Amino acid sequence: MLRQIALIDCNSFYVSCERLFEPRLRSKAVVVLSNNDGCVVARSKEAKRIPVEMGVPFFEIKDLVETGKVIALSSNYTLYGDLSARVMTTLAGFGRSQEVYSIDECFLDLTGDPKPTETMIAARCRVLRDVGIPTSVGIGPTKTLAKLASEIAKGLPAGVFVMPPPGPALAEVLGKLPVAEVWGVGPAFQATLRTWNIKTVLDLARLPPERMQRKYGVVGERVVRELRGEACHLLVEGPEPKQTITVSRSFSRDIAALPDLRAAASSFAERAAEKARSGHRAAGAVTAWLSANRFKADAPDCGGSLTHVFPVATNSTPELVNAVDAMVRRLWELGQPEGRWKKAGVLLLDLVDDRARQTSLFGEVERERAGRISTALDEASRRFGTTALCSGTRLLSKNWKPLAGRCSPRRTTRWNEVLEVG
DNA sequence: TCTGGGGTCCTAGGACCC
DNA sequence: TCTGGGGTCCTAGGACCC
Repeated sequence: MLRQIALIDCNSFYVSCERLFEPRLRSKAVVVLSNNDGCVVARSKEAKRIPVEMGVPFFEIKDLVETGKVIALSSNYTLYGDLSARVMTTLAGFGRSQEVYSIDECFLDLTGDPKPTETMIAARCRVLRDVGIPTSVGIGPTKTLAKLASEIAKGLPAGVFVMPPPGPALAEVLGKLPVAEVWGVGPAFQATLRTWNIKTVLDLARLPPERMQRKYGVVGERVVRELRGEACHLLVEGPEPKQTITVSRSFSRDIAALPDLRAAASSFAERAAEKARSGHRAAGAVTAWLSANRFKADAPDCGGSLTHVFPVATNSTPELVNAVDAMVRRLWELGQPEGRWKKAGVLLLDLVDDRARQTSLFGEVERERAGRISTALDEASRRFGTTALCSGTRLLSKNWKPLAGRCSPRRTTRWNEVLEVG
């Protein structure tokens, strides 16, 4: 049976959310800004037409805002998350299975549906009526083709586009699309394809998969195969357990004062602990990092990180906050006297299921790991008076001593040599 | 002056063991 | 002092996504 995958994409999602509560925003050029109102993260179609590009810093469009040509809004992620959940729930019943791919997109499996177009027109109408969010729907035999179809759908009155089955009709559609539209083809990929004189999606689909495999491995190969209608990416139902959890922010200005850094880092650690607990995850290690303003010519890529390994995986707020706080104080010292920080973050890694941990805590594996790690921690603190571990690989600004060696959280044997340098 | 945040997957090659 | 290869695990970093 021919696979039929639909990709439902909310149009200008953040802008559409804001428009629900502010009718004056309808038919206007509207953008939503990132944290600290730093740059543009969503644009209405009127704003795209001007054009306002995705990701441009706010100061570059300030004139447009001041002259009333564009309305700029701060973001409200709580609202967007709530509306997203309603959209996804509404759509779930229209396919035999659903993969929520991002805050504003999901895939539905329509295989076996005799009238997929009608089904999706009904789905869009329901989302618009019940939640108030406009959507576009693309349908195709693979995820990659469905995504391309949804781009075409944005320009159609019905808001639904079905990719033709492989053959001349499909070739005609793909021949009109630039290769940059393809899911998985980013800037680096595009640069190579240009040198191969690959311009349209059709050009790419006609490349021998083996050639892509040699240059880009399985990732590139899958892109080509999916364009030919061969499914390489299956639907993933239900949220997969997280591999890492990040909480990070840019500051509105550079921060040099330790109390400010500690306050920020503690709140990141608290939030990370909450995220971990809500997903039933526990961290085997936590990294804290600081970085300087990457746009300043005198301090490119300057920053550092420390990683702390827990004897037993944890998601307790005090444990995470304490570990992060100790590392931030140390990072601040390492950055003295000129350290000025624009961004900081906390990363939970080595995540495990915290319900399984409860039962395996007394199991052999966990006990062996706990014993091994605590021995190494004891040794480290005896010799160096600290248990914070250096893993910074970019402590390279002119006033900082580069850190030699690396630390891998699982490799207890190497910790000591890293600590000696740090 | 002002430039987001949160993820995933893949690979080369090092580390380690036998 | 000189000598080997296979298998597996692990990490950093690149590339991409929204």
